[in-house]
Amino acid sequence: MKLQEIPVPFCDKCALETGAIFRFLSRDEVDMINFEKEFRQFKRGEILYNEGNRISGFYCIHSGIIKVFKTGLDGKEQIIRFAKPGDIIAYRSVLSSEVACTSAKVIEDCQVCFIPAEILISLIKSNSSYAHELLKLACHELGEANSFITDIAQKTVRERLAEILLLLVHDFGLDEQNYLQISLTREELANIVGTATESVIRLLSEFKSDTLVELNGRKIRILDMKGLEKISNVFN
Amino acid sequence: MKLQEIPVPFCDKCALETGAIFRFLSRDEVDMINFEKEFRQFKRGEILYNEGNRISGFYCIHSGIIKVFKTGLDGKEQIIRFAKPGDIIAYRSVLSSEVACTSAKVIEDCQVCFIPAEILISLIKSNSSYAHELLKLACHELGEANSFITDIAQKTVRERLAEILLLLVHDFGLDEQNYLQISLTREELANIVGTATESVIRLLSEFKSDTLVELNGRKIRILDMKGLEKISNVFN
DNA sequence: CGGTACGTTGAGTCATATCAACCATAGTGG
DNA sequence: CCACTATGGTTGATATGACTCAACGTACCG
Repeated sequence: MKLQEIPVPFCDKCALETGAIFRFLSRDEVDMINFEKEFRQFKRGEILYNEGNRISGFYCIHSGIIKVFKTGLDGKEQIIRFAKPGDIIAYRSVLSSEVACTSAKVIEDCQVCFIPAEILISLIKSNSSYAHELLKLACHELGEANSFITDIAQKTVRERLAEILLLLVHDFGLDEQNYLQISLTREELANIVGTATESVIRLLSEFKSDTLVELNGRKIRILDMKGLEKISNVFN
Repeated sequence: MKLQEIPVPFCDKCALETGAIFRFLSRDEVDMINFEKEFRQFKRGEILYNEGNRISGFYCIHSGIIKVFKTGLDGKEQIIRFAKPGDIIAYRSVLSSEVACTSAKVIEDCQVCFIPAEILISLIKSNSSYAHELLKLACHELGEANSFITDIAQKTVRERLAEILLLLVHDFGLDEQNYLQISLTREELANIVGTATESVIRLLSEFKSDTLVELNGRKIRILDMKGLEKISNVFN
């Protein structure tokens, strides 16, 4: 199937299917977004926006996976989060009137809707439930960021890698054979955990020796969730 | 002066002086808060709330300093941020309808106003400028959290310590003799940087040898900002 | 078939954590 | 008033987790 044959998704359908933040909008508001938005498609490796860019709108992910990351001094990426269908990205910059503090790059070919900043601002003004929902979203992300800070500061790389694997299971799920439904390079894994690529490789093969996972290239099969939980030290 | 002699501060005055988030409220709204809020005082070491608590309102700091932190597995604190006059804390839990993901403890004796959650929620409904302002605040904090994640993941302890010192200068300022206007234990410093107490002590005395700082117990005198900037690798 | 990106492994190094001992200070209670 | 205790600060010795560097294997791609 060619990409260009895909019809532009309707937000109301999208909102219902994904339970996204649009579910509190009125019929008219959804129609307005449908009218104003721009449908875009990106392939693996493409950039949606870069750190430092002034952003004129935000993206709602319809399909695919995007990584959101910051670039450190020596050019090393730190992955902050992933965006998947139903998620929105770049809303932080739009709302705080700051330039983008992250970059966004496609991990799996994706279809997104680009919604102009003015729409977002006007919705906040006109629909307080929607504003509240956005606040919930931002505050929830803030809580996750705080947890992550504590983890990176206090846990070992081994513990964090186990935790990240479980987090990926939670966010992207497993297929019928228990393969993780997202495939990342070793370097990308390292850039989430906050370590060197070689360390991830070594630890993964340790996990393999301990029959916690099975490795087939980028495909990771999860064999022992309990074991990983034990290593990661999460009881929540 | 005894604490109990201090009059309850008025929010309108507070808002004007500190430029806090209340500046977008109407006369009536400020009056309502003044009527509904509860004035509280705490001494160093006291706890405002603990991780896991369900919180029934948020705090606006009138004077003093509060540390907001998470507790790791072995009981080690990770300080997330400090709250000073004009700042609000615990709003995250109130807005996201989640239990507190942090604890708050007094660093310097403080006076705070406790504002019931319903007030915050109703203001969001009735005053969209205020909602927008809260969104800006949350999104801004999110950006800072992201930066911090990248720092902890990529920088050395030495770089981070220098950076934290500069951040404290920025947030709390220096007195006429260039002494940092906040005094923390070595352990607290370590719990911001995300390292061991002993490491902070050793690095601080290195900084002292390099005439970047001067140490008088908990009082830290900043002698060479440029030098610290160089070490910390921040150009922003 | 060479090139490029990714994955893997080994060896050496270093920053940082850990453990232990010790000192200073202040508050407490008998 | 003094021993007692707790808390915080400092220093040294030692251990080690994790990074770096380097070499090499593998696979895909034009």
